[in-house]
Amino acid sequence: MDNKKDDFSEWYNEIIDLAKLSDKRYNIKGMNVWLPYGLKIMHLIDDILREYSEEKNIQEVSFPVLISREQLEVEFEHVKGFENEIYWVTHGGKDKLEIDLALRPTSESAMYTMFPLWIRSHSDLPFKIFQIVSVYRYETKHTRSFIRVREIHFYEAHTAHIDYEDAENQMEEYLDIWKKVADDLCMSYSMNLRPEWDKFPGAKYSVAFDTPMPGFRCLQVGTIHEYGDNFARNYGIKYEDENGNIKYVNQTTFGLSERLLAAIIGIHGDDQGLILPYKIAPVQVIIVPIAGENYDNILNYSRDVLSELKKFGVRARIDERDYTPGYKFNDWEMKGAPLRFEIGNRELNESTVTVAFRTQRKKIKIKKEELSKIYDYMNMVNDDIKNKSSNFFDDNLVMETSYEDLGTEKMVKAYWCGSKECSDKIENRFEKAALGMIYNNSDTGKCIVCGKDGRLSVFSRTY
RNA sequence: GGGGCUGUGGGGUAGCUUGGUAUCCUACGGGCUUUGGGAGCCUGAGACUCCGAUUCAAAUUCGGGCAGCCCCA
Repeated sequence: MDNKKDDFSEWYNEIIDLAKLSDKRYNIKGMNVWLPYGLKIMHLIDDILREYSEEKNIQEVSFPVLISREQLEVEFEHVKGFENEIYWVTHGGKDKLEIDLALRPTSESAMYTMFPLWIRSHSDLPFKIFQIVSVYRYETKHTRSFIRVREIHFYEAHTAHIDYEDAENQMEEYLDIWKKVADDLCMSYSMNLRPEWDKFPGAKYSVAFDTPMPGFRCLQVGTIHEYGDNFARNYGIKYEDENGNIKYVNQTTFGLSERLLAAIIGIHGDDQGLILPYKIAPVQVIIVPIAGENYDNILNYSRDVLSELKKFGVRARIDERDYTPGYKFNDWEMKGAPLRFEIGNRELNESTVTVAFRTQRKKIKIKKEELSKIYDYMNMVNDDIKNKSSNFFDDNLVMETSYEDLGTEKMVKAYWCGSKECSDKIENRFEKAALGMIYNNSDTGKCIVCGKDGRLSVFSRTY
């Protein structure tokens, strides 16, 4: 396998292939096949999103993939943000359709034609739903597995509220959810208030979760948007308040995608392959039996250990394939299994198992009774992953105070006045885009370009 | 948005300049032997991106499509 640090792009493509996450040989640009192992990881991520969404009373729905042209092209800035990347369905069989149908690039216009039917009075609010579906964008740029695709595995939450203040509360609730998701995935990130020219089309403001990747580019892994009543006014989403007045709702959205998987691959992986936080590891403990004279006994003992683990709800499996132990060790390290149990004659005779940690070189031997501590071991691996990714984040997102130092290949934090002029200068000179001012950070300083009052901001190349 | 490079068994490649016989590694099927960090031997199957042009003859030359990769905006 390629060395990760030397050529991240090569390494990234290769690990996706070797770990059997996705097959990119499908013959349509930007549309790849999800393979069982990769899909399982993604579904485990989805499960986390479902759990935390439903905890906050955001309920799962599923909308049609098609949106009529008139629905989509409600005249305001939202549609202009997408007009160049819509796939259009123009025929049914051999007949030309009277009204063209779009494959959703996102679901605002699909959902918000239904919202007025569902939302009538203040007692219907807040209204909170999400869906996990495919959305479609005709990307003309270079596509990359999980990072830029034309069929996107998309989580989108949509909410409606009685007023702007309640919508703002929802934005805070999204941050609670995101914080827990990022913790489960052992990710570090920066929350950035996107500049006016880079916010979601139709939004009042957008906050993005950006994370530095190897290769000195930031990856936007998620976004939350405050719509105010912008969409409500265009889609006629109104309710009757307690005093009998008709008012527009205020709305928010929260979007995530398989870019979460891309980030996990990129940030946590090493030269041996993937490293998965245990909550999203399809196999949390791989048991490798070491064949010897009493192989049947070794297998039986392995099965005892397996059923013990299953009692604790652990996703474990015995690798009984006809390969040598060394091959299996390397194979499961490549697939990112957090823990490996080695069981041979020695362990059989002592009623122990040898535990190898994906994040450490050492192995330890534990007694079978100690299997009850399995989550401690998995959390040890998670802690290692968190430490490593946190260090990576700090090392690669660095504070700069002088203009020339923006030339570093790393991603930088610097004070910025917020003007397009200053960000254009930085982008033209150093190829770094303004990702925005750091959200919920009130530090002030002089703009690194013009010297006017500024706020702490992030600049980086992007994917 | 602009420019460059590349498409050969499942994956990675040699062959292309100078047109004629497609190389090796790996993975895969079968068999034997093995198994505490990517085992060995025997054997089998498997490929020139697509369309068009030139030619007696195209993996090789030319044009286009599709796909992939890289750089710049």
